[in-house]
Amino acid sequence: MSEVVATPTSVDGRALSKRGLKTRARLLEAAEQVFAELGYHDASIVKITEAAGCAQGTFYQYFCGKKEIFEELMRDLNRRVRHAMTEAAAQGETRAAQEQLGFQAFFRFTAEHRALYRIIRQAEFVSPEILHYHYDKITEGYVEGLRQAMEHGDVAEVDPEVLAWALMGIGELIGMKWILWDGRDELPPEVLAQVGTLIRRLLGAPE
Amino acid sequence: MSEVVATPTSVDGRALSKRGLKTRARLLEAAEQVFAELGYHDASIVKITEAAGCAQGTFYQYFCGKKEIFEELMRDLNRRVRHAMTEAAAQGETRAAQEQLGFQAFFRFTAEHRALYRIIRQAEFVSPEILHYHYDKITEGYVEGLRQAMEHGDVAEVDPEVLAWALMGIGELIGMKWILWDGRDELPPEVLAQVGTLIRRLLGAPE
Amino acid sequence: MSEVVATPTSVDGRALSKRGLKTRARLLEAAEQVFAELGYHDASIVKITEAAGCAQGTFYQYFCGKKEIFEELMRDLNRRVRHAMTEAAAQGETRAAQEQLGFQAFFRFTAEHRALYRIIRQAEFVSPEILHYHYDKITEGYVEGLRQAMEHGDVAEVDPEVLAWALMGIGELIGMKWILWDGRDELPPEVLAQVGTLIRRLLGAPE
Amino acid sequence: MSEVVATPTSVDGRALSKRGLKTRARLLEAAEQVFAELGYHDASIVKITEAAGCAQGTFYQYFCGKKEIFEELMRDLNRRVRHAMTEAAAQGETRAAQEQLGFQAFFRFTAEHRALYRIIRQAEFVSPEILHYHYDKITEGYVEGLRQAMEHGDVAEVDPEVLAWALMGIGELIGMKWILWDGRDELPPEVLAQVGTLIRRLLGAPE
DNA sequence: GATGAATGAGTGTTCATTCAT
DNA sequence: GATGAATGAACACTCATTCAT
Repeated sequence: MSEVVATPTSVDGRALSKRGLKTRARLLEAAEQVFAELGYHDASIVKITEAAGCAQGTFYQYFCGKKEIFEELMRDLNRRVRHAMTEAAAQGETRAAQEQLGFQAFFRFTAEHRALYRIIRQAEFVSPEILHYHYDKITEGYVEGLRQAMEHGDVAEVDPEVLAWALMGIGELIGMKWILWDGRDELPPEVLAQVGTLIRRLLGAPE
Repeated sequence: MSEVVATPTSVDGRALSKRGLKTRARLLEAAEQVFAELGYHDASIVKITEAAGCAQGTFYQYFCGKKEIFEELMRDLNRRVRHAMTEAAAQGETRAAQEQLGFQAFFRFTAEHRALYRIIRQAEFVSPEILHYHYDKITEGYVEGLRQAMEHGDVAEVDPEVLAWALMGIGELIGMKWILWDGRDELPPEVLAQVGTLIRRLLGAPE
Repeated sequence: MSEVVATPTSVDGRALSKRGLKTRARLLEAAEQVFAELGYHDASIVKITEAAGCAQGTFYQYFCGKKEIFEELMRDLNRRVRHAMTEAAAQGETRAAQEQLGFQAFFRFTAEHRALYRIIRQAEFVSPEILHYHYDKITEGYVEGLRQAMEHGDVAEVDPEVLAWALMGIGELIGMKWILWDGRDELPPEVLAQVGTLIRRLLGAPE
Repeated sequence: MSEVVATPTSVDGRALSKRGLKTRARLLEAAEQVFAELGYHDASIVKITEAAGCAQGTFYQYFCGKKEIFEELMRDLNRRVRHAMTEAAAQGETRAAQEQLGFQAFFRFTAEHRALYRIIRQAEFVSPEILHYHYDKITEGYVEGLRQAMEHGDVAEVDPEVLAWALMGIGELIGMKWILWDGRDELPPEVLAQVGTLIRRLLGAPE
């Protein structure tokens, strides 16, 4: 689960021992679970530390507070979802194929890390900065790829930023409905196929 | 602001006097403001009643609790946003034009009622039922229109439900970025034009 | 005990009902007891509310927090000790006699309101403002009286401010040793007599 | 700063190495600074150990707890202030002159070791024993000197104990106002002169 | 119909202290 | 001798809700 986590090695400038590193990681994992299950506000520090198997005080050795672990977790999940998407997209040949694979990876990640999904929608009032960071980071990756594809004629001309946000919106709501609400691990094949069609249309690629 | 609110005339079976009706409406309006500004969790009953100019106890004469006024407000806003969209769409001639006008109406409503936007994203852990209700109600309207348009050949074949959710996703994220985050009252014209292009592509209509 | 308390009639601008007024007074009295017994830091809100016979939440209806009730209490005690001192001093004929009576009143107040004594010594790090306020207010009263007495030749010339602080210092430590530490209700007569001698000497009055 | 510190050479029966001795001394010095700046309650062990440049655990190798280092520090400062006062007083010829010099030394010490001042006023609820110890030790020294002076006719008859406490009270409040509150290093000369006058009056010496 | 005082469970957070390394 | 991770009881404070008036 935490393969791609970039583990920091210090807190407040103090170096972290191996044991400390492990505890911190346990807290972060616990936070993911608890936030995903209960949302930001109902996730209390007690619940997180209980899930992590440590005392409340321990939490504050590694994080300044609830908001901080939330942001840390968001940054972590963001890094990982982008990693998963680029890895997957790299396998595609045409731009549309890449987009498709990226989407699939996104949906898979969504299924595995419901926290990302459920939490990001709460971030507005918790940490607007992290909310912006998340969406900006994801579109950023898109935009460059789309721009190049347009230059090569693989994607029909349109403002790449608007297109990127549109794609993300599609991914978000489709994922919400057919993965989260239905409690599935992946998109039903027929839905995936339809989404593929829509993406090809958006990119102006032949169906 | 509350033109389309369906005002109930009784609470717990008790009929409401004119004065009571007014108090209830004031509370609902206050709730919209306070929820929009602070989000669900930081909006306290005290703040709502203060904004409504009444005592805390009064609140419980009209609503069972915080969750209830939230749901009531959501239902209200949902009703109004759909009304605004269908009204606007009715002016269009082709399906794509209608879609466009519907979108514009949606964006306008978003700008005027930020509460809808900011709150809906919090609803996941407050009232999943109302969250589903909101999105389902909106897509419902879409789906039927899209199905008919496809039969008439105005819209290229694709599962109308998937298409409806995709459209909604686009609207949500584009609105979030260019209306809410930028604090504008409407989409910048060039963005609106680009969105138009994308919608036409999705519907398989000529650009 | 609370004869001289100036009871405010509003909190945060809201008027206080009779019941509220009573609760607030109960809290203030409880705070005096608890602060006196345990000191500022070991006096918790729970302990104060328990002593006052109300719930924790009730406390915050009347005071913004622990520091605020502390300051309120200090101001209250300050007002009362000054009142007691001037009342008593008014009975004296010569300035030295007045000083003597004022001191006696001070010692009596100390015995009855150990809180004043024990708390003021903690105020340094809790609320420097109130610490200054307390000592300044008391010396203020002294200074004017001393200045006039000097003009009339009742008190030997010396900077009245320095003299006032010196008198207060004497009162504070003598009270601490022979009232608080000994757990008495008044100064032992022989000590009182000696203090009288010292004060007469300080004022330059005949022994 | 720590010239006069009587350094114990063992803890819990264990002998202390040179390194250990140094660590202990560093902790004591750090405690003085931190207590002076923040007061007893806001001074945390972490802050003390950070200031001393060692780990939290190290603290407990030398002191049983927070209260113990506080008492140790108080005893230390008490020893040093008395030493400073007797040294200074020894230079005076008449009793009044000695008293004056003692006072000056006291004020100087106060300015240099604000900790003593600020802490002693907190000791009531931290360690009453040490509070008594401090004042008792200081008066003890006074009383004997005053008694002898009275026998020689240098000081007018009065209970020496009451006089001693009165002198201490004067020193405490005058020092608080004109040294601590004003942030000065010594008493303003005119105040010092006035205090001299008052002391001479108290002792019954010619002005 | 309206009030607002009272409630108490719950929150995030702190910190003196312990102990395995 | 020194470390610093872990602890957990305690704290000040918040807020949705109740109910007597």
